[in-house]
Amino acid sequence: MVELSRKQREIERRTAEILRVSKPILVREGFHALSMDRVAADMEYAKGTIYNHFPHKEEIVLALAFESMELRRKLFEHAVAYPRSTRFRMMAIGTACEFYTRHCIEDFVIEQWVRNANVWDKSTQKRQELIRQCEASCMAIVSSVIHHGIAVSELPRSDALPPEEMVFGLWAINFGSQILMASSPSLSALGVHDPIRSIRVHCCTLLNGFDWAPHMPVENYLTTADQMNTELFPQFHILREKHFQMTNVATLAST
Amino acid sequence: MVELSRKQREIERRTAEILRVSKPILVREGFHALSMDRVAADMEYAKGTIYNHFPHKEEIVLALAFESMELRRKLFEHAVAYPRSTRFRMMAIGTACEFYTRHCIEDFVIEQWVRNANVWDKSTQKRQELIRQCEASCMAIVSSVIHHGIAVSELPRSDALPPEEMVFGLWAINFGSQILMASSPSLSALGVHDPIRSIRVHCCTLLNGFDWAPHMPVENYLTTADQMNTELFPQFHILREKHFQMTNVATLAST
DNA sequence: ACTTTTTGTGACGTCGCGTAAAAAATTGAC
DNA sequence: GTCAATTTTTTACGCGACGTCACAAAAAGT
Repeated sequence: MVELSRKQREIERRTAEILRVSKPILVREGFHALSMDRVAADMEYAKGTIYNHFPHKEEIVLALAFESMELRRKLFEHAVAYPRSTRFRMMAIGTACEFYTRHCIEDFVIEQWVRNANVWDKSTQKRQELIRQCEASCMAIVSSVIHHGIAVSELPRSDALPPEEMVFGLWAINFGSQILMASSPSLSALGVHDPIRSIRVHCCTLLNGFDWAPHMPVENYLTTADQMNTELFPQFHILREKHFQMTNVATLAST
Repeated sequence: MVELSRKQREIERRTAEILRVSKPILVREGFHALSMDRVAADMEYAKGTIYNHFPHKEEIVLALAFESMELRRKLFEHAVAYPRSTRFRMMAIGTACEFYTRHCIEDFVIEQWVRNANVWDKSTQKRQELIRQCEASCMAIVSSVIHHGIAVSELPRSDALPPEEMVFGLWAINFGSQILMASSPSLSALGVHDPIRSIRVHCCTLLNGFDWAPHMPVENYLTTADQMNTELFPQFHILREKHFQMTNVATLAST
């Protein structure tokens, strides 16, 4: 049994190693550059061995995406623990999103692969299930804040919009903006010069539109968001160092 | 000269034919299924001939994407000509977006390929330029409505948010929602049951938040949007027939 | 009719995928 | 410690797609 477990650990160690090797290839050289032969060569194993861990490279990609989504979930958990009223906690989640795209940009890019139909359809059910659960967790975190807001009457229950659809709106605006920022080669050529600020303004407008107390003028919201940023993620300069990223954020989230 | 032009026309006819053949493959069987060999076989030409028209399949994909973006632009042009006040014209553009994703879903899917870094980076500068221009045109159409709204004092000029960044917000919310709808396997499992309605509600909330007159309660907005839909796109049932899609919409847009 | 130029063809080399048989290593029994 | 059974790893292969290039066919020009 001890033997089995040791072997098991050895296998998992190598699985992690495969992901460690694959991540920079995927991020820096793209999907096409990530080949099983390449990974095998980099790790100095035969290709067949890699296939013992992952049935195809799509599975590697989704495994990486899952890790990135888990990181996001941890950031959300960290944010939602912000000890202020519900509206501020919702803002804190927005701050976490900002942090994620700014300082975990590699993860943000990788995360998008789950939306690629080719990759998704090819992957195993088990992996799909894990990813769905993680997404559901993130959703649950955000909507719990809304439900709480309603419960304490800081946010009126709306007939027009159930709580989950409020999340959807905030999600869409953050997600949509960030995808546009990442993929539109020339946002500023289109006259959009400060998209991050825009996201904040739009989120504020939505939250005010939902009548979520305390009502905040945009200016107020923006400065509060800045404060919140440094308060929630004081070590962001450390987190920039790629090597420390996962461990530090994990620590951050668990405290 | 006449000869040259005839030859030229012949070449362009075949280029169009390549796109015509490629489109259903890309839409229904995915990027991987679209191969130069396959296209050549389907058209009963040699592969080399296809390579005379497109240097690689990525270029075919972006050519298709450009066509789809042009369709969107035409819809926007059609919408923006709606003869009512600026706020309603902005709503009309939202209606055009709804129409596009509902009834031109193939184009919507294809359009997303321009955001794929691998495809984008591989394509020719000329094609990239065309696509950028089309995107800029769409942007210009939308922001012209905003500028007009400001000019006639239906919309206050905001210090917090330049017109183009207002467009960005509306763009992000529509785009983000639609991508989430298209790619999230289980939105309703997450509690989001009527995302299209949600988009409308959020757009209404934003427009109200911008103080764009006339201020509209959500209920009002929703019914108005329904009316606008049938008014702007009365032939939508015809447009469903894929074959008539391009021509009819083109007609629609030019009248 | 004959040359020149343009256009089309398909075989070829390369690369990545995924597999399956052979080789090596590990385990467990004696 | 040896040897058979089992598991793991390697290696070699078939396949399909890419993009090219030398050659063939057709068109244009004279």
